[in-house]
Amino acid sequence: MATVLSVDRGVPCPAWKQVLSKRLQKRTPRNDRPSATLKDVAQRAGVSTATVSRVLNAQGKVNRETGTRVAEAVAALGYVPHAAARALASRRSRTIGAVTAALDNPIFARGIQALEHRLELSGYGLLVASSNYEPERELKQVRTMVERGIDAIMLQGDSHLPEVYALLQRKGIAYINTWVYDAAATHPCCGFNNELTGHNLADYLLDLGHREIAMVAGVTAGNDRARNRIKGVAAALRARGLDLPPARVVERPYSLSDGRDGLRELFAGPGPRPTAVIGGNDLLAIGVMLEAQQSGLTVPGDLSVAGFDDIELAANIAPALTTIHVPVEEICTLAGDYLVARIEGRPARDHVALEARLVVRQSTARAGGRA
Amino acid sequence: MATVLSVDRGVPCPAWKQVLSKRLQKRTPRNDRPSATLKDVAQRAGVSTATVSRVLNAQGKVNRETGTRVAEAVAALGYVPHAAARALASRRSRTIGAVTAALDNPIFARGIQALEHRLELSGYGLLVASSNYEPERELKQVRTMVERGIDAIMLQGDSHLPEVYALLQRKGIAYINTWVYDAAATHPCCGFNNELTGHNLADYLLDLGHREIAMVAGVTAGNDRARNRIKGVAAALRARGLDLPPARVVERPYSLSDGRDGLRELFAGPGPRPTAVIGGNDLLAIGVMLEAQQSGLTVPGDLSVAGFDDIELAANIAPALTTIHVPVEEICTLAGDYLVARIEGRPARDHVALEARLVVRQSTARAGGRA
DNA sequence: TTGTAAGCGTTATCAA
DNA sequence: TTGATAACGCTTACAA
Repeated sequence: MATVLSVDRGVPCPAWKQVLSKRLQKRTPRNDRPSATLKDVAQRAGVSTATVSRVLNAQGKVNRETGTRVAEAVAALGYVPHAAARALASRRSRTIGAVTAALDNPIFARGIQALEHRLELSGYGLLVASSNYEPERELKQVRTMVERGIDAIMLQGDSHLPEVYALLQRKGIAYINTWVYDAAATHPCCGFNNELTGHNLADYLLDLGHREIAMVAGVTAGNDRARNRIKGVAAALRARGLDLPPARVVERPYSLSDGRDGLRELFAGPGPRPTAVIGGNDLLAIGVMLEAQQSGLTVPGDLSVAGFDDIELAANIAPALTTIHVPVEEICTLAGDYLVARIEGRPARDHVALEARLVVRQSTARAGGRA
Repeated sequence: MATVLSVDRGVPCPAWKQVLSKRLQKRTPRNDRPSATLKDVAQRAGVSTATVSRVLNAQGKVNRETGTRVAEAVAALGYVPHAAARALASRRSRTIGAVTAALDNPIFARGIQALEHRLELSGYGLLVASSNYEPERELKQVRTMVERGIDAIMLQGDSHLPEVYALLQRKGIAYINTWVYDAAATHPCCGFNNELTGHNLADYLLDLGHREIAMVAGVTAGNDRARNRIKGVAAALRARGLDLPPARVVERPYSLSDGRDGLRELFAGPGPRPTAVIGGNDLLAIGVMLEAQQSGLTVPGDLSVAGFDDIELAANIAPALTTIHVPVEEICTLAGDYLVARIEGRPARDHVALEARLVVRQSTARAGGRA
């Protein structure tokens, strides 16, 4: 085993420990050498543990010279604070949770990464879990995180099981819903209005003259964002006297092959073929585009395609995808700001609106025209 | 503030707490109602805390009836164990760390997700951080995680700062290097042989008659996988009497636009244009492909392109990308198995080899032929 | 500015 | 099968 190590202690074993042979014997099996504790540091620096703690937590109120001595002892012993002990005593774990629907969607991964960077700055760790859009699973994960003592948590969307909100509130744990914005929401949120965004995208296609518009949407069960995007698109059509019949909306999980599959199903449906298809996110939209192209259609000549998110691929694929640019990094960084502020007792705005604007590229064109 | 809550306790305040007014006053500011503790549960069930602990940890050795009474008390109080206290007493946090180079590369995100699922099964939480391929940053993150009391950690690659290994070993924390396999490695690992894989991919192109082979590789600084893939490609060329001159290897971070950019630089280089380009991963390869296509070349007619990883896009884009299929989910799940086994004192193989095989698709063709 | 000591909520040893 | 009770390593009044 590569982790077997020598038991060189570097410092003499404190006398008070030498008599406690029993205690030493029951030490954790794989951890031969007990790590230095605050007490060891205090002893070596010739001060009390309280003083060491003060130095370590930069509470001021310490003599510069004392501080130096403590710092030296810390370095000499290779002292590493014990987070669990610290959490127990301070009732604060310096850990924040994030439950995301999926990690393998690059847009979410970028968000988590942004959050992690934000938290790193303030010295917080990030505990993650992915719920796969299953509310029950999300609840279980939130529960586990609460048990783990997270100080705050970032959630996606706002349709969580009531138990999630109840638990968080009962425990006094700060939380924030991301990817959604609703000025009237009862819960803190940071994001944009998905319905409005869907509306805008549909309006743009309508303005291009499209009348046969269809969607390969995300699976709406347990996913308010997917639901609201559809709602917005439907509203835009309705405002122009058009309809978005069920056969024009197929739901699929979020992946390229689901997008391809979705287009096939749309094309197999009744009535005239759609001239424009909106993907519930960029992955679906690009899947739609690839399927169309590979079955001999041109985009946007024969079919206009648009998505949501603006992942890197959207701008790079040919034709470049018209989509809604979602500022994930901002959303998650601001969510981090909010949570840290709440934990540290500072005031924070609990409804933050960001803009998700339309980015017109080459995958959409006037209806009827071939490009 | 949405988190203000009622202070209904559900159970009468135990007598021993009523005198401790001071203590109650200094409770955490945002957490009005102190959560039920083991002691509360014990009191309510009319047993000792030790017994409750035994029931909760399913250690057997408890009367069925006692167990039921405890379970009832737990439910009635909505008791949630306090992880920090548990960790302090048991010297085990039930949390595992993972530091990944980047989360926004879907292949890594899939790995983290697989690891998380594996750990969820065994009741472990996952703490993540992304190092952006910076060794110093990785060290800092490992340190932070160690302070947070992780029981084990998953790393990527095997070229870590010596301090990383030293710290982990000193603390007796189990770790494993993933994405790499070397039977002779001094550290536990789970993955495949990156050099061999590069060699195989180059061999395949050579067999197709390509002689002008170039690479848009990952940035090799702090990235042993990138280095070894290049090494393998160079070795394969050398074995056929060919050379891989510096001008034929450009290094780029891992993204689509870096791939595009890399191809431009290769084409600007001296000597004959390459007829085949290997991307350091699929993102780079697809970037190369998109750039080639958008500048009027056909793939694979004018240029063969191949990558590493086999992300979902590789199979779906046109032409579908020839690549090395990397079994990330398996790698990370097995890494999880290993870490959990080590933590729980069970034996585990600490060098696990997986196969990363070539998947031939449509982006590669014989040299000289137009498809 | 520093020290003393009482917790924090568990686990685990030992005795009953 | 259970109960007392001593850790676990740190923070934080309060006192000096």
